[in-house]
Amino acid sequence: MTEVVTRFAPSPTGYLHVGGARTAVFNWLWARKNQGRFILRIEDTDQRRNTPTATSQLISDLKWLGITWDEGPEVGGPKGPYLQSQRKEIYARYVQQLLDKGLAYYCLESTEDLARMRQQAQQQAGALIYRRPTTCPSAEQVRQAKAEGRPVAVRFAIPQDRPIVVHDLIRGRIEFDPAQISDFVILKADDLPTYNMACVVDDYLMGVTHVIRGQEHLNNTPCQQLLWQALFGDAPLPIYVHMAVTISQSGGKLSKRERPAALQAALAGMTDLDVASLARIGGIEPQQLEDFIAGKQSLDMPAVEAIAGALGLHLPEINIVDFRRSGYLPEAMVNFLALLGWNPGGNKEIMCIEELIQAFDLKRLTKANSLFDRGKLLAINTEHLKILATKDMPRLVRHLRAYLDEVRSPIRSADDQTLSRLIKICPGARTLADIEKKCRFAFIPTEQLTYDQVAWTKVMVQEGGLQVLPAIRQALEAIPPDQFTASTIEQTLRQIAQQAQVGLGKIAQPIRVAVCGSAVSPSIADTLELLGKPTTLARIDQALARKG
RNA sequence: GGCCCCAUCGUCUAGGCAGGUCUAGGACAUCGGGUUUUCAACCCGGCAACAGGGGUUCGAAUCCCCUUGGGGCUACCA
Repeated sequence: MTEVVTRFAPSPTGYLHVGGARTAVFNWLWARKNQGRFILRIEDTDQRRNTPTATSQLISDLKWLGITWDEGPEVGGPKGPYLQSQRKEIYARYVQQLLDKGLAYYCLESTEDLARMRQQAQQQAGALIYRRPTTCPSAEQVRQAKAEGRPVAVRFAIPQDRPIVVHDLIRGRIEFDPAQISDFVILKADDLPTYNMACVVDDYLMGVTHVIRGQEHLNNTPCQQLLWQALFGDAPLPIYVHMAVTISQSGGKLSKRERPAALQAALAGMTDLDVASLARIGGIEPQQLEDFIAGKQSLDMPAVEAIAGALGLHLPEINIVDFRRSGYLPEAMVNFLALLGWNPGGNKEIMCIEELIQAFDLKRLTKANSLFDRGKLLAINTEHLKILATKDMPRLVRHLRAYLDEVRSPIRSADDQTLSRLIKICPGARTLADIEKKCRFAFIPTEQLTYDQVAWTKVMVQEGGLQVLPAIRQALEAIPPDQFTASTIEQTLRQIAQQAQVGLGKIAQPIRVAVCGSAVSPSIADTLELLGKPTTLARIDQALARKG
C-alpha cells in the first residue's frame, strides 16, 4: 500500500475563500485519515493576478482553521520549492521533452490573432479549437520572433486517434471526444507554464496520489491525463476526485462580489443617505459612491467594508477572514465545510476534528452542488461554543482573545480568568461576537456609556423604571462589599420583587438599562457582579441624574 | 452554440451502486406552544420532498431513456 499524498494548490490572488478552504479541508482530512502526507503548493504562475501579500494571508487563514501541512511554504520538504514561480527550470525541461518527442509545438500568434480566430470560430461552430498546422514554426522562425519581441508559446498536440477516458472516484468513467479539445498552451510567452502543465509535473514529482478538487476542473482532467501519459508513460495516474462545488444563494459561484453587492443593495434601498460623509468614511469621492449605488462603478474592499461598518451593516461572509471577524470558531468552520458535500452516513453532524478525521471517506462525497447556508453554520458554531466551554475552556479563551484582538474590542485588556468568566455568564451565545457585544458594557468607562434610546424610553419612562431605581439602589448599597456576588445580588433583587409583588423583570430591566445602557446583557446578577459594587452604584446614579 | 457534471422537504442530507423493510429518516430554517430577569440558549409539537414523462419489473426514490431545470468549462487564469 503506497502512502496517501494529497495537496491543496491555491493560486494566491487574495484572501482564502470558503470554497478554497473546503477543498483544503477535504484534502487534509483524507491525508490525515490515512496517515499520509498533505502538501501545500502555491500556484503563482500568473504574474498579473498574484498579489504579494496573498500567500502569507492564505497561510495565516489555513493556520487559523487548524490545517497543517507536511510539505510546503514555511515547513519546506524534499520536493520543493513549493512555489511554482520558483520551479521554472523544471517545467522548461519537461516542455522541451515534449517538443523533442514531437508531442508539442511552437505557435506565434499574437493575442489579437487569437481573438480574431476565436471570433471567426464563434460565428460558425462555437469555441475555437486550435489544431497543429501542417507546418509549425521552425526553430529559426521562433528565434526570430523572440528577437523581435513577438510572443512565442508552446502548445500540446491532442492525440486524435482515440477517445480520452477519465476515471473519477465519485463520478465513475467519463469519456471525452479529443476532437472537442483544443491543443492547449503549456508554456506561455513569459516562459512560465500554464496551470495544466505545472499541475501535472508537480503532482508527479511530488508523488500526489489523490487529486481532490472542485468539479470546475473536470474538463481540465483529460488534458492533464494526456500530458501525464506523454511525460511519464505508464506511471500510475493520481486518483481523480472531483467534488461538487458550493454555490451561493443567488445561484452561481460564491463570489467576492457578494459583499459589494449586498452593500449596494442596502444603500440603494435607503432614503436618507448622507453620501458625502459616507464617501469620506470610505476614503472615496462622493461621485464615486453615487456611481457605485447606481451600479455604474465598483468599489474596492476596504471602502466597501468601511462604509458597511459605519452603517452597522452586516455583509455576507465570503472569505475565511470574514468568518473569523464575525466571531466563528475554526472547529465549527471545519465541521461545517466538511459537511458541505460529505456526511458520515448516520445522523451525527457535530464533530470535532478528530471525529471528522475518523469518519471521513472520499466515497461518501455528494455529487450534487450545494448551497452555502449561513444559518446552518451559525447552528454548528453554537454547538461548538457549548462543547468547548465545557470540555476545553483554555482553548476557547484563546479563541476569544484572538477574536477580541482582531476586532479591537475594549474587552481585550481583560485577563484570561476574566475571559473565562465572561464565557460562563453567556451560556447561550452563538458566536464570539455575541459574547463581546453582551459584555463590552463592563469594559468601557462609566462616563462613556451610551444609552440605547429605544430601551431607555420603554423601560425607564413608559414602564416607570426611574421610579423604582432609587429603592433598588438602596438595597444594593446595603449589601456588604465582600458579599457583592451573583447569588447575594439575586437574593436581594428577588426579595424586592416579592415585596413589591411584581415579576423580577420589573426590577431587573431598569437596572440593566441603567448600568449597561441597553436592554441586553448577561443575567442581571452576573451583570452586577461583573461590574462590582462601586461601579454598579455609580452607574445607577448616572442614570438617575440623566432624567434631569 | 459545443462539451462535461448534476437533480429527495425552503436548505444540508440519509436511503440509490446490491429494487420490496420508505405511509421516505435526521439536522438547519420556519410556524405553534412551554420555560424565562433581557438577548440567546433550552424543552415539546406542527408544516414540509423523491422535477416531469416514458420504459424495465409482480414491485421503482432506487435501474434505463427522453424532456426540463441547475452548475461548470469553452484563456498565453488557475
